Amino acid sequence: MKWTEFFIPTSKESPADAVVPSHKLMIRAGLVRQVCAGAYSYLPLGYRALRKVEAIVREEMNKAGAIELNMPAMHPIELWEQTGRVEAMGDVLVRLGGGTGDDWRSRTVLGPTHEEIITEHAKAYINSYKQLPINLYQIQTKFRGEARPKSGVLRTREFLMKDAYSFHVAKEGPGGLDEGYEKMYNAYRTIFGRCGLPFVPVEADSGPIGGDASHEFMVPTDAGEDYLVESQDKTYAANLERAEVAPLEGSASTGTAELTEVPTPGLATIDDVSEFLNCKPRQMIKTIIFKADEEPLVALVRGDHEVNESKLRRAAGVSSLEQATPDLIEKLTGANVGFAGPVGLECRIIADQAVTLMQDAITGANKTDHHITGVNIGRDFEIKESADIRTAVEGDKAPNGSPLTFKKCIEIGHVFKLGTKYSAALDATCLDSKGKPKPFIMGCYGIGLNRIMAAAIEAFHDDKGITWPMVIAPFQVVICALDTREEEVNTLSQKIHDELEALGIDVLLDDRDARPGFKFKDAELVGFPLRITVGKKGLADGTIDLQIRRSGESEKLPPEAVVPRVKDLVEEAINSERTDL
RNA sequence: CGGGGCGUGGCGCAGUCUGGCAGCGCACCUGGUUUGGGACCAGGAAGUCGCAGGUUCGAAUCCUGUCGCCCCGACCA
Repeated sequence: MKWTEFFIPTSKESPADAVVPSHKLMIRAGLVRQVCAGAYSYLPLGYRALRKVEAIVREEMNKAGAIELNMPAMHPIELWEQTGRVEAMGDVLVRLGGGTGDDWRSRTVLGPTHEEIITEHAKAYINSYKQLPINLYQIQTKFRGEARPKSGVLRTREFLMKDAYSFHVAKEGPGGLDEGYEKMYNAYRTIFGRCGLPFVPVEADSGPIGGDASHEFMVPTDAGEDYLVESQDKTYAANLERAEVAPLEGSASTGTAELTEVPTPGLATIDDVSEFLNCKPRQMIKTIIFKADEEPLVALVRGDHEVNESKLRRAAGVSSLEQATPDLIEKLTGANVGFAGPVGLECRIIADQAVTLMQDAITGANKTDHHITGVNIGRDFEIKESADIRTAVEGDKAPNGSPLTFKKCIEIGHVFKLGTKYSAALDATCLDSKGKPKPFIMGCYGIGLNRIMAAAIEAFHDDKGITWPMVIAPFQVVICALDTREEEVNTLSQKIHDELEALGIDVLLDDRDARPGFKFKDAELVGFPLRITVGKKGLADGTIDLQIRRSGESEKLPPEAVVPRVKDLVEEAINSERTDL
């Protein structure tokens, strides 16, 4: 391919709107163009990279025994009503509008994911356990009504996703969900590893969609929105939403201070009260009231800690959990919001592990505009249930005692053990070996392809531009033909181009009539892993320049040595850049 | 949804406070010179100043409404 016959709109300046590196570089290198909030066109160069990611994903999914199909973006809302997800997804579910009443548009949604559709298909066609296990996948455009798209292609309303769904008749044993999950987990490692990404698999929170196990694949980068929590000894990694912490050191004991009620007029926050009473937030007990499965539930954490709702939900063994309304809080405590405390509260209370070590604490008095000091466990109130229900913070340790570190990261893949949530809701069953109908036991497995591409750029760029991994670079090699008016330069450039192309190497010939510096800057911005420079200056002493983008190393070679050397470097990079081996 | 910012040629911006010819840099077109690290000279094309209404002799500029985009937060199967 010749540059002058291709379409690469590079730009020296990045748009003011772009904040994260991948966004800036994707626009400057002419990979994408924004059409509206959360929707991007992939320009030819960007599309090439995306297609390469797609090819790797497809290849590894096929290798893992998954079978590709394609499902529509348009779904009948009825299926979503049956699984209760119209309400659960809320505004995230994109609905066609413009119709009136019950016309087809208002009964149609654009799929954010395909559990409902695939389960319907399984219900229709899979009648016997003998047809199981099976894993069906697609690579398809998804729509989600994200409230706030951001960071370029990292969070969009329309994106390309590989979604796979596995069906099983049992959890354990050959052909069971556990085995299918393991296969996908390993396929994901291979996929991200082949892409050269510095990925970390972590325990994830399976969230309100249910299911009993889940892992996310994270790539550390400041542009991310999630937090990766890792133990220093690298034996533990989890999403911040999920990360468990070891109990703090120390033993419980009762303090000596008298229980004293103090007026705290209008001071309803931890910060206000601690400042007013001249104490530290960590001396206070934060009392948060929830509505859990329609019952009130009180969570106690230290003033400098945050309640982690997913951990609390698991610890409490409830399925729904939401913050209580002011009405409920006032009814329960008899005080305005901000003055709740555990002393004298008649209700299920779960205390965080760290709270059990506190003494002479300060809490709300369950009386508007009052707090109490000198609160002690055992003497002033009982803790019947305690658990790890707070979000990990700097200084915490992993369950094995190794200190935790925190990194921002983006999620590029997610695997779930779904169980029977969808098959049960849609009454999708097959007959087991005893002839009894059983709901399918399911797993689902997603990869955001656009995010792989963006994550690669986040992970691999420098101040000059992108430094693509070899396997997803839109072109593996660029030939900068300097002095394009020299016949020898042109014929030799073209010859090298043709020979590389014949070897199956993706090569772009920069045949523009431009000055050398201009071409080099563009080549570095776009980030071709290898650059061949053919110019009359080099040819004068019979050499051609070959430069490696990432390392900046360059070598001078006689013309006939260039093609074999490039071939070697391409192969070497494909292997050495892998991160899963 | 709450808070903040911004809409002026393809891109980056000035001009808005204090109403009076719509400007600059990059990119683009023509001609010439130039060619191993984003060249130079000369000429040129390109803008309903987001949109609608209002005030005014006159609006990018003032007023009202509205739409869009970005950032922080909330939310995120």
